[in-house]
Amino acid sequence: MGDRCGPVPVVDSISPRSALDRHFEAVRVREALRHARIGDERLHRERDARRVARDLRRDREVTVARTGARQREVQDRRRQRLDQQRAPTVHRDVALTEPEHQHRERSAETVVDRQRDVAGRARTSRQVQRRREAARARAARAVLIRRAADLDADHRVAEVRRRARDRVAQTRDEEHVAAVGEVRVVRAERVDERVVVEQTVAVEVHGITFADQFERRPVGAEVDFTIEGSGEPIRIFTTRPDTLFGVTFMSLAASHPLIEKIATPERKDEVARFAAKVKSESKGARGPEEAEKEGVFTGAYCINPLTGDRVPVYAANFVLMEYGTGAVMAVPAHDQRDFEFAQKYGIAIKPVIEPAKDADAETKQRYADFTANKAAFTDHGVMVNSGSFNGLSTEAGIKKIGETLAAKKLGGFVTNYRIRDWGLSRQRYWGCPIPVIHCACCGIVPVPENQLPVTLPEDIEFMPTGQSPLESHKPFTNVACPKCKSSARRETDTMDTFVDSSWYFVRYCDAKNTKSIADKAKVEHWMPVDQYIGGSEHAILHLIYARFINKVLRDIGISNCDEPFARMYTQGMICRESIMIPSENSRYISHEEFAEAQKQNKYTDDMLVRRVEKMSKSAKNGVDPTILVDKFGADTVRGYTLFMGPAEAESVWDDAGVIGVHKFIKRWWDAQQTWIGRLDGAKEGPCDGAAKELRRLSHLFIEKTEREYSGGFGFNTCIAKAMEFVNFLRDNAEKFGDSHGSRFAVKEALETLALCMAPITPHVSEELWAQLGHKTAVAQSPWPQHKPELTVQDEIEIAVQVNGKTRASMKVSKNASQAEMEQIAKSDPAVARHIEGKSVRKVILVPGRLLNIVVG
RNA sequence: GGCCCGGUGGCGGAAUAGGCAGACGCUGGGGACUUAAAAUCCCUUGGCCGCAAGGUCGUGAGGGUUCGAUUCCCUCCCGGGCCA
Repeated sequence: MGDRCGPVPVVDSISPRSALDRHFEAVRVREALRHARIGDERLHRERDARRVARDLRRDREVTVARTGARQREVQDRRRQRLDQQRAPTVHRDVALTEPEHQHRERSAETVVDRQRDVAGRARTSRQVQRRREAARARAARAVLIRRAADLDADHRVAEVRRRARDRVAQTRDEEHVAAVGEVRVVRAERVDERVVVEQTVAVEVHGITFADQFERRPVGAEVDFTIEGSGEPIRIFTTRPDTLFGVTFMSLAASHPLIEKIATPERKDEVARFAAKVKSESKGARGPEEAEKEGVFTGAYCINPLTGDRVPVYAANFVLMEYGTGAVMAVPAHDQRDFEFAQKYGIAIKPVIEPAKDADAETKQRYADFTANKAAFTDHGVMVNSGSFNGLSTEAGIKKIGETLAAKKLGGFVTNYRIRDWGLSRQRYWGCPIPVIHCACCGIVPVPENQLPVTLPEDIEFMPTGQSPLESHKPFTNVACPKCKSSARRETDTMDTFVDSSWYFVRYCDAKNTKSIADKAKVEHWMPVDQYIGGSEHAILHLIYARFINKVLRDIGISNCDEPFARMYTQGMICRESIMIPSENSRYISHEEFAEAQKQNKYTDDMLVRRVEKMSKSAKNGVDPTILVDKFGADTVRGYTLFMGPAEAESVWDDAGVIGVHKFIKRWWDAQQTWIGRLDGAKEGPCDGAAKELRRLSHLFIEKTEREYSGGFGFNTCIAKAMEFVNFLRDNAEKFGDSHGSRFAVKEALETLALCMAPITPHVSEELWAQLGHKTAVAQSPWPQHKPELTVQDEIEIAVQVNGKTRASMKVSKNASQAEMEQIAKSDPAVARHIEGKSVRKVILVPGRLLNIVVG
């Protein structure tokens, strides 16, 4: 859609860097979003990726042999750590574990992708849990408080209240739940590019917030140091402002632009050499964490704004320009990295934190280690050597110092947001053109606003050149430079489709608008989107981008909301066994290929590695939906994917399991066929026995599906209920009778199934619905009305327990008194046997459920 | 190291205001129909004892609260995550 939808409002935030790999530039993004500092998660990712890549190379024994005892020692340590990480996993987790052989086949970047997946899954399950817990706790608290009022014994009241408190304390998301409030349920359809809201109902709120996706790290302060002499400010970020008095040096990233400026003449060469060295090393596999901490003194000093202390400025290899501000205040006494660095270069170590008086033995031991010069003391404690802040606890000190800095305008508390790095460009035709022009004289020039949008040419030839087809389209690529008018070349890379999908929901609010992206009033009306659904990859990538771009849109006055999506749901991934052959260059083999090979018994089990992992092309463990659709029909396949397990959990594909859903659909179909032609003239009227029960099931089913479709997401149990429903319909066909009322009950049941199952089995539903004589499609029919009065039973089954153990069950009228029920229960031989010769101490009745006779 | 989450049959999974654990489906076993196969249908399928009726154990382990615990509390084991 991108090329037809008007200018993309990100020109300011995107700055092309190279033909292959353009990223959001962290700095400019920060400019665009002054209110919310965008940090960078890349550090973690790169470090992890490098570590994995390095470990792999070592496994392959292609690492250049290291010499020297120290290096061997380091290597051994790493190996031990790696072995620990590879501790055996149970099969359920196999999919989450990066298999060794795959390590070898994958680039570091792919490994990062997998790590993202794992993180995504974890988040998903965490959210599901939180959501469940939150809803539960809320309900529980209300009920418990109500119950407490009914209990007379004081100690009972106290106990119940304590339990209620416990529950609430466990559920920290309580506030989130309250904050989300009422949620609209919509059936959104893409009709003429408008989002149509069909119904609005209040549903139980499941507290979902986006805090997990868009991580905030609010604990921290920024402090401005200044370079002595030039007065150049260096801004640093720290999570431990309480250690500000312990700063004895400053570390800058080797690639920090200031380094060159501030280095004293006699040290310039050394600093430049060091910067070059760090640069070449970071291109290799050595990560900052693993590398020996190294640095050089720049000759310059900077001033601690709070103490006025003069501290030396170092260039160091463990500080990354891409992370934070590229500068770190070094507190060797209380940071392990700084400690090692200070020891190596003989820099002063100034303790400013001591253990609190009531600190535990372990903390005191760690402090003893520190005083013995073995390690930094990183625990929280009490501030010392810190002027007027002496005696404050770490927590209080962090607050006080932050406030002091803010008051003196030397820094203050900050909230850092982190956004994932985004490789934006693609060498493909299908995507929004990147609106820039490359000019030999002027460099990269943005396409002027009045020439936007840049549209893709349609007379394009797709040839297997390995290049974007835009490259060979002369009218598109050959343009005049907007600045100097000399001949220039238009950018041929297009944007990642995530760009389009990061704001189309805003455009949908007002798709025909030719003046702007969307009219503010219409955006007000529709946004935010009520329900976001996506896989865990989407949750991690697209969601962050979309939310980020929404913030940009908000800042430029187009979007009205801080968060574009009110609720989110992540469906789980589908996994399946993969088969890999280590002896054949660790190649994967598809199940079909494998079956073929086994006709000649080519492989024995010990030649294969089988593993359950995410379905993917590379692992050749996918299932071809077209084959399954041909064999079973689309509804079966769709139904099975929903039946496998909770939709938000990842599930393992089981070929045999598909048949279950297929059989259900057939049974349903067959059940209806026996009634077609016999339902004419059916009218709502009295019915009893099986027919009455059938009506009860119909209305329970409406209620169940309505609840799950409106936010419960329990599609698997919907299908289970439908199966029970159909089984009942089939097994009792003879018992329904032939009255108008009975036949109405059957008709109602069949209609209910067709209507309520339509979201899961749309094709079969439409067909069966039409068979029942309906002229309008299911999709255009209203949702059935659930009648609670039909779901009550006259006779209910009550379990009879003796001392908490179920001994019998009895059918009683719903109006039966406790005395009546006791009477019936005690006459049951199984119950009588257990109470014989004993005295009944009390009888507990749980209405509608059970009767417990306590004897002793 | 600190914090958070999870652990239910052969399998996927149901069930929590504390109230009949194992819904529904798959697999396995037995049977019907069929020349045979497919398809379909019926019975059975947590462990142990028992011919049966029935009994007994059982939701990672142990303890607690309770008439009653898969559910709540404590300790531990295992797995996962986050933070440092």
